[in-house]
Amino acid sequence: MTDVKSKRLAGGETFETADRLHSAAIHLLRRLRVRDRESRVGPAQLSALSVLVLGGGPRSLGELAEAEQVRPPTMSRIVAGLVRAGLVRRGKTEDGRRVRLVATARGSRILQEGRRRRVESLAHALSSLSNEDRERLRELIEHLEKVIRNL
Amino acid sequence: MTDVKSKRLAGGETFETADRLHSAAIHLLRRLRVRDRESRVGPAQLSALSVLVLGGGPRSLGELAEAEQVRPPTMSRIVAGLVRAGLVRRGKTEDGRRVRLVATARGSRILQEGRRRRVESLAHALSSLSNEDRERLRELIEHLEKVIRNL
DNA sequence: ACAGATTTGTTAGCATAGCTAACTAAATTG
DNA sequence: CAATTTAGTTAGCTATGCTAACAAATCTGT
Repeated sequence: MTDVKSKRLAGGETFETADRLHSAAIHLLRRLRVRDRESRVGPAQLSALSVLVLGGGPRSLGELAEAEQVRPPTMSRIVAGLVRAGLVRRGKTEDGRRVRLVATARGSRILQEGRRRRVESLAHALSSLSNEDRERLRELIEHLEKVIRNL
Repeated sequence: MTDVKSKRLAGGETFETADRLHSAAIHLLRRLRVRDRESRVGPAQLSALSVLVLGGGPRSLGELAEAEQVRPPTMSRIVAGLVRAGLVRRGKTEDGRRVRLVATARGSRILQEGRRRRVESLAHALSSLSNEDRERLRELIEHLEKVIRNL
């Protein structure tokens, strides 16, 4: 596996793997997106809310913007929508410039429900695999998570 | 693997697998999205263009809307943008109501370049895995494609 | 043949979500 | 305490999603 030919082959295969992975991710989310519309909360709001609910508690607007890979003005408006909808509360901090964003009880509930719906669709699709395939899939998702951290 | 306890366990694990898969897909695309901004073509336009370029040739607006899981008025405007940018051409068909949407040479080139950029980022991340892990990931993707067809 | 129904796509109008530029307010620094 | 830096908001642009209402072409039944 160290001679030139193997490396060239591996590179080409890696490119193809990357291409298929990218395409699979797009199609996966496109299908799951449908279930999200039931919650009446936009996708960016839902994703930001999930950081507050599942991502380990309250944070500032800037931290949230960074977590969501979005500019501060964009996050400012997303948060404004979440606050308007009663899903997030703005709290004070020692530093008067910062805000402390916290999910409300209703925000938590709505997020968990949406998450359940999405994941149920996917779990249903997964159930069509054999137990063996599902087991392998589970192992391999760990590899995927490693890859994503390297992106 | 057929007694009640195993089934319950498997269900819970499947839910968790689905959850992690969903989260992985979100984060994967969020990172790759950055590279797409270089092309100056919006994400919906890029995705629609990819159907025309990679998805086996020209189609009608309705077919494109269905492929992209979007309503016709939405696709109508996405196509208008692509035509304005010179990436897609509207052709006639026997049925006077339908349009035949074809990617232009420039549209094809722009799409392929963007695809190369995205996939290169991902391939680079994949290259940090061992050969064995990469091989297993390749297998995972086949399972994943099967799952997505079942969604 | 042709009146009505169906199919295909567009237009209008609304909300969300992305960006940059320019601003305000608070904290830090020299 | 004046100047700078940091955190967030506001304003204004584009793109993308939706539904409702429309126009044009085709199909259908008599």
